[in-house]
Amino acid sequence: MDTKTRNHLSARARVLKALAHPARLAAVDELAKGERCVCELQQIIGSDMSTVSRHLAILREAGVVTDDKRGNQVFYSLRVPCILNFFSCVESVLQASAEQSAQVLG
Amino acid sequence: MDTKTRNHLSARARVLKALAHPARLAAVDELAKGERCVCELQQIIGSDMSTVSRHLAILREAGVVTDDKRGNQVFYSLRVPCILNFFSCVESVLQASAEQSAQVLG
DNA sequence: TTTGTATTTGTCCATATTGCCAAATACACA
DNA sequence: TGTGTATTTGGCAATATGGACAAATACAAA
Repeated sequence: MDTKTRNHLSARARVLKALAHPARLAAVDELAKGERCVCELQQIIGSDMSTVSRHLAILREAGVVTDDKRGNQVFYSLRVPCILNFFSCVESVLQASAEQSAQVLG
Repeated sequence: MDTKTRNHLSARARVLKALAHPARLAAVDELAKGERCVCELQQIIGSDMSTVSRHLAILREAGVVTDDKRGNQVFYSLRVPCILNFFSCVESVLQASAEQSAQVLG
């Protein structure tokens, strides 16, 4: 594997890693409905405000969301719309797993 | 957020987490071309055989790949084909990031 | 059965992630 | 300027992850 390929895989992995957390997925789901401030996202996620802020920073650094400071609030929004249909395949994986489990059990 | 939603997010996160590693992405890329034994994947990934085996176990447990033991070899293959086009959005994230960096720099 | 090859598992260590509290910062408004 | 609200950052402890080596396991072939 050459260096270019390696770097590309690392870049892809970074994006996936940023998404690979329940709290961050919850944030993305909510942001799919539109721009939200940190306090709104905190209510949904339910963790400490500082924890939510850190999760959002991870999504921002990965390029998944952008932030916009207005007044004393910071509004986050999805930067890449396709992130949404993007999950349909993850669902397929889950569904295939469920079917297999059902087979094993049944 | 109710328990059902929470569980669903965790399940999605598990799949993404399984994919969120350069070595495992390399394996998925290679498996996109067809079934491969562990030793073939090891040559591409370049880590210790035991490390590769562990990565494959993670993908298997997440439902991304299946394994088939034939003779004294184990052949892995993609279980859910859509995993592939699935990455086009990750690419969009990367491209958007690159454009933004270019703007900042330029 | 013995030998060799392919793969997995046990163990250990280094590093990364997560989450909380407390403190710092940013900003609006009085 | 001082006060209150929103958000981020510093620091710490608990837990998870990643990778290597060695040992165990599975199987084929001699």
